[in-house]
Amino acid sequence: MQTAAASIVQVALHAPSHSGVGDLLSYASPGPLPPGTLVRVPFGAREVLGVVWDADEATGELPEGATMRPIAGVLAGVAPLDAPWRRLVGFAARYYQRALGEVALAALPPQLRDLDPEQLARRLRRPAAPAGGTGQDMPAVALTPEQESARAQIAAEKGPFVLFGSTGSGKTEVYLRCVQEALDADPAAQALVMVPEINLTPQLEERFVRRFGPQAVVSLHSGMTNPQRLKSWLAAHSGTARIVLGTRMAVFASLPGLRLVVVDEEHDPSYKQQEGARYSARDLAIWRGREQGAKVLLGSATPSLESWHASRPPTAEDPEGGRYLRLHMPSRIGAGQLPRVRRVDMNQQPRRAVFTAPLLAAITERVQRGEQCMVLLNRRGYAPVLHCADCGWKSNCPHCSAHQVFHKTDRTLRCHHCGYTVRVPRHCPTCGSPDIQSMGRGTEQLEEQLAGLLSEVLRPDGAPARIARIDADTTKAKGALETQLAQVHAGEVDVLVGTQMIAKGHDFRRITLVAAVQPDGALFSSDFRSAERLFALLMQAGGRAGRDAAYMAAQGGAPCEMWVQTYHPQHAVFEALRRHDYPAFAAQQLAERQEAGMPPFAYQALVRADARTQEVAQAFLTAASAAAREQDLPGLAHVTLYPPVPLTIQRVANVERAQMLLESGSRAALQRFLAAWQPVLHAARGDPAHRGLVRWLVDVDPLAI
DNA sequence: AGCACGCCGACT
DNA sequence: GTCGGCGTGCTC
Repeated sequence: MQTAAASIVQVALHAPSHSGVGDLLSYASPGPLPPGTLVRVPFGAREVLGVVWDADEATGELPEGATMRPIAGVLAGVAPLDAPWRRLVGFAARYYQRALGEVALAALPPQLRDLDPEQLARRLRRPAAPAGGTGQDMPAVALTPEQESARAQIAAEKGPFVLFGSTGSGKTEVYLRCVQEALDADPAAQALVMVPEINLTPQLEERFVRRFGPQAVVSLHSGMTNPQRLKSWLAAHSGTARIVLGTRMAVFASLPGLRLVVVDEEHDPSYKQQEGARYSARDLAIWRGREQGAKVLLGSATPSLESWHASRPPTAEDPEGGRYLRLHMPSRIGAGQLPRVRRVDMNQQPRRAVFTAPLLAAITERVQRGEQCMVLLNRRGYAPVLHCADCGWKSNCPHCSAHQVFHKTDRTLRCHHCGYTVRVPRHCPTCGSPDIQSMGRGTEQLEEQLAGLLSEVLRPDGAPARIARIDADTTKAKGALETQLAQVHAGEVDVLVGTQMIAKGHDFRRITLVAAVQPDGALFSSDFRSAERLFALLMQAGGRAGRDAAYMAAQGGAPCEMWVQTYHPQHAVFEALRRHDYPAFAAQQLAERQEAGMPPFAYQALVRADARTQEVAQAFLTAASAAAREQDLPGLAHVTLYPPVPLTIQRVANVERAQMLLESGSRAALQRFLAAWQPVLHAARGDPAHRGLVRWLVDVDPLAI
């Protein structure tokens, strides 16, 4: 028997904005339900998870013909999501131009969607770990004067803070101390600490657990199983967990007691989600902190130019300064010196040299002394392309406008964009010539060449030099990265070859030489942020060297080195790198950006269209911008719409891709325009002229254009 | 997004 | 004759 509906509730559920369904749907409920309540509701033929939303945001009446159905049930035992969480989700959906329900449901642990109320109740009945219990409470180490000064300012000021600390300056200890103080101040307080990559969570977790005990700390990242994620999420939501460690997704964790957010390596591009709602976890952290009254601490040795600019100190011409407070920690702890930077001018070297003679000599010497070296090349595989010496055939991917990469280890040609894989041909597929050659080099080839070049080189113990490679290919298997890292730590490896994966965060104590063999590619790429990224990567990589001052001293104090092989040794990036002078580099880059009217002095959005043909993709974008001009949409006067262009990799998996850049000096104007434009884009999609359009998407504050 | 309904090729 | 391909269309 149906009871008469006593209440109507507005529910957010997972339906993307282009599905024609409004942001909130109305359901009948036997009684009123507070906003934030998790409910199961019938939706078409199925039953889905939804979140009761604030009624004042209701989109209005039901469209005629639609009948209101009753909710199927309430997820009892899970407290309603609080208002700050709902505001965060609402803001993210609006700002990044996505449906509210899509963002809300993506922010919840997946298992919450799959479990029915009984299963969930059973899960909740499992006794939760006792609250608080700061476990073994490792005594906090004494702070250096720099760390102490940072700590004191964070305690005294409102923030947000940019903790500008060189690699090895002890930023993590400052994080630990700030978390400690936040938690001590209030028994319900919680802290969120984010890192860019899953790989970096275990070592961070270990440190936090040692300090705060295992009950206080949970992790939240996509590498966890669904049950683990649910458990961590519930612990954070209920307040049992005082500290949440995680990757960008953790910014959406329900943290009712949030008092502090730490974003470590805040410049890292991984904080920007690259699919679905393309949010920046760093930017959302700032927003969330302000809304929820939590302090926000952004840490980096090479802050993003956005954060650097936002934290500029007041000057005579600029008495306001930035909105953030910048804190400096320039010294490396333990007096470990920053590496000396050696540039090898490739113009003076024999052509085609991969390892130039001076670099090879330096590596040899280090290995003979029992030290470790790290060689960086941002390209997986053996060679980026094969080609036929007779007819000019190249290993193009049949589905993408990209080359298939030669992987020698398993004798395959693999497209890194669509995954299409074939066996390496013995003869040219076009002319039959056996004379197939590889062009360029990847990490596999470096590993092989080094093995040859160092075959006569012996370690102090008389054993031959050992070379290892770490990249996405060698670490695919679960636990493979940990195993490989352990081998490096144990000193079983003398030279480590790898992609940028090895440059990030890992503490290799005995590495005394880091080499970037071919970094020039990033210098002249069309992306205006490439110099910034290269600088950050090289600084970070250089920071791997010589972290263990005691060990270094025992070795007789040979200075650590960072080697760069380049055809442009005078380039500003390398000049600044040589002096370890991030502020100078940032000042020069910011001057260029301001001159050119680029971020952080302007705000951008990209609209991308994917279609069967490039013409359709571009026509869709052209039509949408024409419609925007015709209708003179709000904000348009302050927004520049650039013409559509093909993406750098124009075709992927047989889909043609085009994009259009939008730029404005006013973030608000850009936002207003995008919001008004959304329905126009929807409408343009239905136009028969755009048959063949696969999808379109908006990327607000894109990282690469 | 799911999931239904709906109309055309190679198999028990 | 059916199983199944994925093209449109709907979901309070």
